[in-house]
Amino acid sequence: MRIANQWRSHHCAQLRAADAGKNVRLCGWVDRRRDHGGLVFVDLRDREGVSQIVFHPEEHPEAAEIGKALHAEDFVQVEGQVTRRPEGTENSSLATGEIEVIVQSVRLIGPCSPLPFPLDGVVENEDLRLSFRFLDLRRRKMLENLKIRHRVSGAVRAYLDAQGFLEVETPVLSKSTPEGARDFLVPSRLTPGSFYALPQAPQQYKQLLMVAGIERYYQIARCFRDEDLRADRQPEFTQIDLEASFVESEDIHFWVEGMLRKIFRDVFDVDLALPFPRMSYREAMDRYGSDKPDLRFGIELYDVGEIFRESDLKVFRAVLDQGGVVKAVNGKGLAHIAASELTGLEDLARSLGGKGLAYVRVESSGWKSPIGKFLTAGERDALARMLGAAEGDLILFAADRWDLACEILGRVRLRLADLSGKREGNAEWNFLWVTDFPLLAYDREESRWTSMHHPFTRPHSEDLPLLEKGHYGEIRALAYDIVLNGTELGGGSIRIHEADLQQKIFSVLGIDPETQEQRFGHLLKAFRYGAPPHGGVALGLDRLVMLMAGAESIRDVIAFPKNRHGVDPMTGSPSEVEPKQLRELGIAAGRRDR
RNA sequence: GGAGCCAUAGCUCAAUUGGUUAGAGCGCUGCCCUGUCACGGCAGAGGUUGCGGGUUCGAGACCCGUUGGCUCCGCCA
Repeated sequence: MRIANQWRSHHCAQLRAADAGKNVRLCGWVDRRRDHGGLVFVDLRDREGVSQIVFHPEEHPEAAEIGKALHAEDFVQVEGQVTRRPEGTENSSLATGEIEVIVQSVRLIGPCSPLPFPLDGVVENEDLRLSFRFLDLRRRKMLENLKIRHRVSGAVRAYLDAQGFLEVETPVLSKSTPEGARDFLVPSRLTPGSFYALPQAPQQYKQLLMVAGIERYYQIARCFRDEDLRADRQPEFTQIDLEASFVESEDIHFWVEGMLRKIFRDVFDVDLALPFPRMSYREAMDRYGSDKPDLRFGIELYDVGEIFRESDLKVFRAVLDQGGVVKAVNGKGLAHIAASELTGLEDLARSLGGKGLAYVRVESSGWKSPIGKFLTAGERDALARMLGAAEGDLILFAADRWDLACEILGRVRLRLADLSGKREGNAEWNFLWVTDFPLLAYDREESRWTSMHHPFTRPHSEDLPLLEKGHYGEIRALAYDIVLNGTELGGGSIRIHEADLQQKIFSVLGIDPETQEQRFGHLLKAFRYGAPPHGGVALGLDRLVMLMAGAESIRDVIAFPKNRHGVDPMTGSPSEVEPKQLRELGIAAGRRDR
């Protein structure tokens, strides 16, 4: 690596005892200054690390004068002689700890104003960090995160290249398809009144590349979705996107597993055990109440409906009689959690649309519960047996529609795991494939069927008759999600490659033939020109790097993210534009009423 | 759009049940200090307690409103 030039002869982590006696030139930021009145020590920092430089007032008074006045984060260039540190003053925790540079001359090239926040401590105010992102990124941890991200990208490219994938770029100025997330729109000046859309994903382009005979495509692709933000959601984010022809689900699993193994080997020197376990969507929901279960701990859900089939407990009986389910989960050793915690769990259940949350504290004196007096001895025994309940446990029940009961207890399960300390600090890398998702889900509010994954997902061949019969909710998709420690890293599917099947699915989704032609005509047309079977997957690069870096937000692994309101406090984007710009585009900007 | 929690110095946080002049650490300014590495010591500056109203003899604390922040729900094919 080329380092030496007119600015510096070495970087700040380079010098060792063997360099003693050399005259060197270093550039860097003042990481810390220790002023002893006479002697002044400065830790000089660059990207690579830190070197201690020393100002001696007697030998180099002019340099020492400047050294005394240095501040944190000043950018300086120093010239001096590498010297072994005096016996007993070496710093073993520093790579350059055996030596120091005796400064002969120093130039203050970039003085630094007083810092708006400390670079070596916790800062809660994230907008302040984002406003000074160029300072925030000087933090060691942030640099480390960007390095991890860089190495992950490198491993991805190396692996997929070796597997015969071609990196192909697809347009950022793309076409709006109202299905799915809200599009970001870009007005067209050359076609006034018309808009490009920024891609939510390169989905249709990569399928067209398969029709084009590329066979194996990948891209580290920027994607855009105009939805509300979260800790793990940004309006623009990055996917590792790939697609291949003449493949089955197993091929995609093989590549994703191989790619992740290479990533973890290259970045952490960790060997992941392959293949990753597989679990059907149905089983994941039944046992863990989530389509992205965290399997680093147990706390499984049980269907206790049979126990209450003839029960006097009306809240359970009514649900069962209407075809719902009663499910339960056992919080081992949590019988004595605070009442406020229990209330919090009930609030959680209600916020998800549930009616409430029944509970039993299993205590030495018996079962303490609002529903306790309705439980017969037989029901208690059966519950205790099924849930393995013992003194000190907390049993929680949800009685509702199957999907809602599962979801509620799935969320309760995570809270119970937190209360038991089973999630935080758990260093395991637990990967899981979730398979056999339903192809379609019924949207109760809009009274229509929607795609669980996306409309290009292929149904299981043996479930195709269900499509003809109109049993849409029972059709399984050739779709799969990859989950890491309870976070959905990505998902994919085998796609539809026949125009007629694709049209049929569109119709089920309520898109009439005319609209199909308008929005997806290019794809349907392509399918009539020798389309190969194909499938693929997309992984969220930001989320993967976030988990690998131990970060709490994908904002910590993106150099210049937006805040929760989609605003970049540093540049002030989004911003208003000149009237002239709008006139050229033929659009008028409305102002939100205050 | 909805719910809950929060708002005190540049940063991170204190401030008995409502009671005198709102404190500490870091940072900042000045002075002292020749082997530190989170150097140390002395002194100083820095606050309309987010904003507006109310209750009270008295409000950082209690009440109402408002603005902003955080978390969750909705949304994210």
